[in-house]
Amino acid sequence: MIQVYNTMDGHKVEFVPRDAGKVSMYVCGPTVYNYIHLGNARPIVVFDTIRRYFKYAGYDVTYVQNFTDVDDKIINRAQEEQSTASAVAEKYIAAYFEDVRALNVLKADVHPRVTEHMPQIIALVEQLLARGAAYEVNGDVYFAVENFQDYGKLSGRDLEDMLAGARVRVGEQKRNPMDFALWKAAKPGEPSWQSPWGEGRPGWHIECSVMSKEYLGDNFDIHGGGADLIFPHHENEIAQAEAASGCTFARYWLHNGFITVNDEKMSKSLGNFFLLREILEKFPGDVVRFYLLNTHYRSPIDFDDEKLQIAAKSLGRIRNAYLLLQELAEQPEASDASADAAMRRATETLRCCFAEAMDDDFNTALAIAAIFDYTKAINTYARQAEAATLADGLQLMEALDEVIACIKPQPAAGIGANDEMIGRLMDLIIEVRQQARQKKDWGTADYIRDALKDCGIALEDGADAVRWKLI
RNA sequence: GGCGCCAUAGCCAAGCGGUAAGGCAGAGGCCUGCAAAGCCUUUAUUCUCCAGUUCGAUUCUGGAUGGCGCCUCCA
Repeated sequence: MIQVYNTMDGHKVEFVPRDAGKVSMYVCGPTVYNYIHLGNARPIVVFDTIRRYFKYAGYDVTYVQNFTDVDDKIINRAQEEQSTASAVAEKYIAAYFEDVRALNVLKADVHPRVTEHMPQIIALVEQLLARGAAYEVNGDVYFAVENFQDYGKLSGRDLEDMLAGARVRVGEQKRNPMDFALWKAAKPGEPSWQSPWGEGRPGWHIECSVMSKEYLGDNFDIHGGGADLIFPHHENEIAQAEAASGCTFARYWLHNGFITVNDEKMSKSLGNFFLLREILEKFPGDVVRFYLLNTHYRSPIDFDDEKLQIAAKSLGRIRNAYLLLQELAEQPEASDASADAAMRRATETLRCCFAEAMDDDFNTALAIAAIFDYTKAINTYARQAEAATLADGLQLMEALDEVIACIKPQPAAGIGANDEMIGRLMDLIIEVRQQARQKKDWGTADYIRDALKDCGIALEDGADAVRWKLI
């Protein structure tokens, strides 16, 4: 049984999908007016991992993540870059895929864009008008929050409280200060679309209500995003969708915590953000992914370089064990009944603990701890385990890495094609060095090892064999 | 002002009613030509503080203190 923390309930609940065996997920994607920063990367990695775990658990997953490609910020950016809104959007969508690929994030089944769903958006606005849930003023259309009884149910606030302390700019046209735009009349020079209310463009929230329904239907399973989207974005999505359909919009609302810098939220307005691509210049993507998954998705994570260095080192420990397991699975060394049994037990323990941890609201930190326990078992017992046991273990590790997606080393750029050649050269170098070692010519042996290290290759003189790996 | 979250070893971080996982760093040992990797031992009588409930609380309740977030675009 999978339990998820549902923001709507404020506690963990059993996850029961709308359709048995299937999971429908919608995750709010970026507004594409800039490169993404680390804070933006967290939900992408977190929900990618959740999606992957559902697959691991045997569900058939449909995963949708949108791009907001029409928005004030994009329009402003287009002016700054002396470009057009759609060119800006294209540019940053391409950059998004580049950045996120480094983090081993799978593509969504659908990446819908706002600009490609205008007819559906207009239809929903018309429906809301027809139902009296919205009203039109001079080409703008607003959602009337007072007419929606459940307004505030996700964020746990009521209209009166919000109005009391609201820093709401006085919207001359709005009947209630909390009303929000479904459709905005076009200003000169802005991208716009023809509608029953004249030229204009959609408000921010309407797109997600429309596109989730388009690809997942009403009452889909999981809606995810950063905790800062709870209000007003998700609250407003619910209001629009439910006022129109009359049924529950999303069944479970999952929200990730923030990345902080010196305990303050990383955000554009504070200027304390780090672009993902800057970080990726210093650390590999799998290390960044591992760092993000080492903390439960709802807790805050404080960012600094040292934490990534620690993550790199920790991940290295897991990876070493994985590589050893892989090597032994191909070529078992010896067999000892009790070691083999211990190894077998460790594999089953990992299988259980991993699932148990992930079933409990995707506790990746605990799941990773189980993998650390397993690395110890590999290092201790794998050399005396039988081929079948090792194959089982390796198969499990690979299956788990389909979920956390950071253990298997990324093929180093440029090496892949010449794997065999490099392997032969390394055999040669190691052979020469071994000859030096036999003659106790430590100077030459150490020189070769140091020189290789400078090339990014580490040598380890094991009792049985010399191993090399890229660092 | 309203709503909410968090406080666990030097650092990071799980656990959330039954007597403190895991990682990093540190100390000692084994292995090694030296390294590296790895293994073993060790590092919180205690979970911010004060009350309460309980046979028993880090875990539940109330309060205090400290930190953070949302209420405006934000992942």
